Amino acid sequence: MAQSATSHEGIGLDQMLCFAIYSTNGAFNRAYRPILDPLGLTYPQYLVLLALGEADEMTVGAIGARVFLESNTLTPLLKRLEAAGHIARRRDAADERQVRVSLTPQGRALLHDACAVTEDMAVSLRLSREQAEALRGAIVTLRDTLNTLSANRDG
Amino acid sequence: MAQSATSHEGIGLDQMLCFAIYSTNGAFNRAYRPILDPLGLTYPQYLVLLALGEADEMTVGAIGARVFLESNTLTPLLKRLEAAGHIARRRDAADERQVRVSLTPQGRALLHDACAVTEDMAVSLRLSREQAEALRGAIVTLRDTLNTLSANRDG
DNA sequence: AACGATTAGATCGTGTGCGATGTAAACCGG
DNA sequence: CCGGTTTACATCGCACACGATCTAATCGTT
Repeated sequence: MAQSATSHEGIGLDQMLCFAIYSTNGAFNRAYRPILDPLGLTYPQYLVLLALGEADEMTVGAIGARVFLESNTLTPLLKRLEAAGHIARRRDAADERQVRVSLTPQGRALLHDACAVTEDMAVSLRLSREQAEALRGAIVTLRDTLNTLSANRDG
Repeated sequence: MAQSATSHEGIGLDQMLCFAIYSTNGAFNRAYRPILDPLGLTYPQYLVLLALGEADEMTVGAIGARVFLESNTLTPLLKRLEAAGHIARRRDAADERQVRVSLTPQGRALLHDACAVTEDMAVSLRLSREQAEALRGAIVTLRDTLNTLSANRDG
C-alpha cells in the first residue's frame, strides 16, 4: 500500500485499506437502513441504544467513549431519541454537569426488536463465527493503532 | 456474532462486525484530518480526487460508481472542488445529460502532495504488506456481500 | 416525427460528524 | 472562602450521506 504499482499516480483507490473500510461502512449503512427505518431508528441511534443496553444510566461522556463520538454529535442525537420516547435524560444530582441517560421500557423493547432482526443479517454475511471474529479482531487492532496515532498528535 | 454470549441483552457492541467497521472508519477520518486539512481537502474530496487520478474525464455517475456515492452527495462536493480550482466540470457535448469532471493542473499537483503524505501514514499502521492486503481483501469481500444483499432487496 | 419511458444530474430536507466556542458546575491553591 | 482552572455538556457552522423529488436530455416504439 505504501508504494505504487502503476505508472502515472501515487496511489490507487483499490489498494487503500482506508477506502475498503470507508466503502464497507457505507455498505453496512445501506444494509441496516431497511431494517432500522421501519423502527424509526438511524444506525448511530441504534449503536447508542446498544451501548445503553450494556450499561444503563450512562453519562453522555461515557456513551461517547463507548461509540467514539463527542457531545456535539451526541446531544442532538440523544434529544431525538428522547423526543421519540426511547430514552430519558436527567442531570446527575451529585454532579449537575453530567447528564444521565437511561432506556425507557419502550426503548428497551425497541432495542430487543432491533437486535432480533440484526441477528438475521449477521447470518447473511456468509462468514463463519471464526472468520467473523478474526476479521473483527484485525479491524479493531487497526482502529486502536489509528486512535493511538491521533492521541499522540494531540499530546 | 449471531448469538448472544451474555445473559441480559441480545447483542453487545463489541461482538459486532459492523461496529468494528464503523468505529475504524471514524478513526481513519480522525487520522487523515490533520493531513488533509492543511491542504484544504476533506476525506471524501480526497477519495474523489484519487478516483479522477485513476481515470480523468469521468462522468458524475462513473465517479459515484467508483466511490459508492450518488449525485445528491457528489454534486455539492464537486462544486466545492471546482470552486477551489481543483477540478473542472462541463457538460458532455455528445450527451448533454452527462457532466464530465477533470482534474486541473492545480488539482493534479494537490493530489500528488496528498498521496505523498498518505503513504507516510500507511507505514504508521504497523501492518506488513501481506497483512494489509489480506485484511483489505477480507473487508472488500464483506462489502461486496453487503452490496449484493442491498441490490437484491431493491430488485 | 411524436410522445411516453428512461437516464443523468441537481435540489431539498433530515441526520450525522466534528472543529470551535459558549456556559455552568465542580475543583483547587492560596 | 475566593478567584482561576478544569470538566461536562450544549450550541453553531460546515460538510458529508441519503431518500425523495425535479428537470432536462435521450431513447424506443410506433
